[in-house]
Amino acid sequence: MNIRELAKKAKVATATVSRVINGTVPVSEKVTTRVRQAIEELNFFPNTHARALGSGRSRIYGLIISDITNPFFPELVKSFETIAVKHGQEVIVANTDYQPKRMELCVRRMLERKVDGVAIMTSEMEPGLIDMLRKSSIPLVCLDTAVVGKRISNIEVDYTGGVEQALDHLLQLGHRRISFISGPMNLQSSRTRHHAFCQYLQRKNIECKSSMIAEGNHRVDGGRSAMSRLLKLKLPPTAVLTSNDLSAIGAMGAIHEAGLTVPKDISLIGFDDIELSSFIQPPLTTLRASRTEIATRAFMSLFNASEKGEIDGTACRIEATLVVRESTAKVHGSKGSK
Amino acid sequence: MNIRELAKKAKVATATVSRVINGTVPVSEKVTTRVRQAIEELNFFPNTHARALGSGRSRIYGLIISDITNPFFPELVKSFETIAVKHGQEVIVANTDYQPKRMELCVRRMLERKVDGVAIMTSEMEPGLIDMLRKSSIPLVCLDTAVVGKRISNIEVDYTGGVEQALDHLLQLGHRRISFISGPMNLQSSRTRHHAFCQYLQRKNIECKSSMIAEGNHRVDGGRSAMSRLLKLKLPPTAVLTSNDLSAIGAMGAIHEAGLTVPKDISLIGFDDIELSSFIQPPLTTLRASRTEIATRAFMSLFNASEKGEIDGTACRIEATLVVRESTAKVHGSKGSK
DNA sequence: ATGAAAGCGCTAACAC
DNA sequence: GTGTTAGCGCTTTCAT
Repeated sequence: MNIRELAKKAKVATATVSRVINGTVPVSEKVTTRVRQAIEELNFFPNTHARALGSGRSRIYGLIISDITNPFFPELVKSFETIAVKHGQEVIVANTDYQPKRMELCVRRMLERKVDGVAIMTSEMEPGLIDMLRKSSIPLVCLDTAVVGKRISNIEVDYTGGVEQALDHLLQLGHRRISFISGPMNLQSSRTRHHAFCQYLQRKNIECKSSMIAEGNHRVDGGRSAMSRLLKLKLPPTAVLTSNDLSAIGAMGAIHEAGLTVPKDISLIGFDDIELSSFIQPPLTTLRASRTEIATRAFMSLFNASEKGEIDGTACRIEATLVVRESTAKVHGSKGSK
Repeated sequence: MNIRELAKKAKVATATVSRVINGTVPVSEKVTTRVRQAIEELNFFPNTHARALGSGRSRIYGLIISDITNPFFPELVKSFETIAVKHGQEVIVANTDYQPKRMELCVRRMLERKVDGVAIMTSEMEPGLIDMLRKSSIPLVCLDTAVVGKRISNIEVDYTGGVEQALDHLLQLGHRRISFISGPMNLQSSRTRHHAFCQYLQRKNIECKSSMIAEGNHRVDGGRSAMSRLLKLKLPPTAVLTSNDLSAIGAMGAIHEAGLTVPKDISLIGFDDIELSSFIQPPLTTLRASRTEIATRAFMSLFNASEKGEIDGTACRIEATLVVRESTAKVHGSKGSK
């Protein structure tokens, strides 16, 4: 079944069928209905590969993420897909799995599929790979990592503002010995959050000892072992801020394991507000940056570039807001301290 | 950049380039290296749309799921994608979002992309839509829902065996008043689990009152409200089996809200073993069917059909195993009962 | 082993 | 408003 057979059946030229399907040029009502009817009867579906080849546009966007099993991503992917389909675009999702080999493969796949744009929603992408994409003049949008330019946009999550809210909250609760469990320090986004943490403490004249910082890996196990290390300190923290929720959940496990309680003994704040965070015991206080908004912004910047011919990339900032639940409380033992 | 320019650069015919890339026919070593070098230098990526058009095979599989934000799916998707990429195939993921409109759209997208096969990993697909796919002779594989036939395979999770293990465990712990929180009863897979539950209780000569069955929706809120209803019973259950983990987590919330404790007052068993289940307090006892295995089997049955020309579909069964954690314990108040 | 050329199913430019 | 036709970039006969 192809457009030629269909054209024959509807007694029109193939071009006319194409016009009816795409609505590019007005077609008389009589012909239109005849074509539509033929489409119905023959159960015709236009071949997107031929379409892509003929038009030079694939109507596919690539969405590169680290790992779909990281709970941060599913909602992002879903929102992106929903808005894409609404705009008649397809989405190819590619997981880098944090592996350089896979990243290269991801980029290659995008290039081969001749995607109309790529949203790089992982911070671990090699600059060299991004350059490959840019050389092909493919519109790009990055999360936190890009410098805006021709056909490249950036979405920036306001970590600094988020960290400030979190720390204000803890300071108000009387905490002064506050730890930070970071992500892998080779990631830009991890360093940003870490930096914001230290900066703000210093601004408040609170010492920010390096012993109070523990490196995690943005996963549960890393949060757990980072917290274990912090608990071994002579003067362990009374509150802990983590670089993401998964780390916080791991930290919570370590705290419980040590026979301590959240938030009675130690207050805990996460980052991301993954769905799970509201279900654990106690529900986690955390910072949220709307993933739906990130997805929408990412999509729109690609759409504007590939469909509306917008050349200049845009920068946009997504606010982070503190969601207070039950993992934070007033500092314990005010009596005990000197 | 296209194959013609490349051929000119390497001083060969386009067909030869194609041969080198695909390895379809032996090419002399001299020519091969010349072509490879040209590919390197020109940074050439074959256009998959042209490839699909020329060869009639898209090298894409469709993967239809209900909702990527349902924690059951990410691991399945990831495993499927990993094995697909390993075999040189691409994957298009489509969420039905439980909406008939979206399901139809999903199927249409698959048809338009001329996918080489579709894995339907949601039980809510309309038979009519499956027929559309079948009419196009596209290899199919379903989860629990299909009758095996030409180009259609089925993967069956052994719910019955799983439910038996779960109930044996509860019976051993002394429970006799056991409830079931089902999924939406319009789903085949929900009914299967429900049926297995009743059957097994009857076999053990334990009454299975309909008041002890509550319908959920496979999500947290449904589990919560189903449990609330069960708690209002004159004689509430001492143990509850749920149709999936999300329901169990909701149920756990309702139990805590009622001032009761899991597992002291009520034992709870889930189904799926989503990652989250091991992190909540208390860690959930649950039934696991390997999602990696499901994905691998699904992929292989499509691959065998589309690449090896296997016409007959296959049936396979995935075992469910009980993972005992801390949400189940001996029945309380053996003293209290008559 | 390699080249020449005819499609694959569509879009778009051009004619009328 | 509609038809004709030349590509789009590959794969795949068919020659040689």
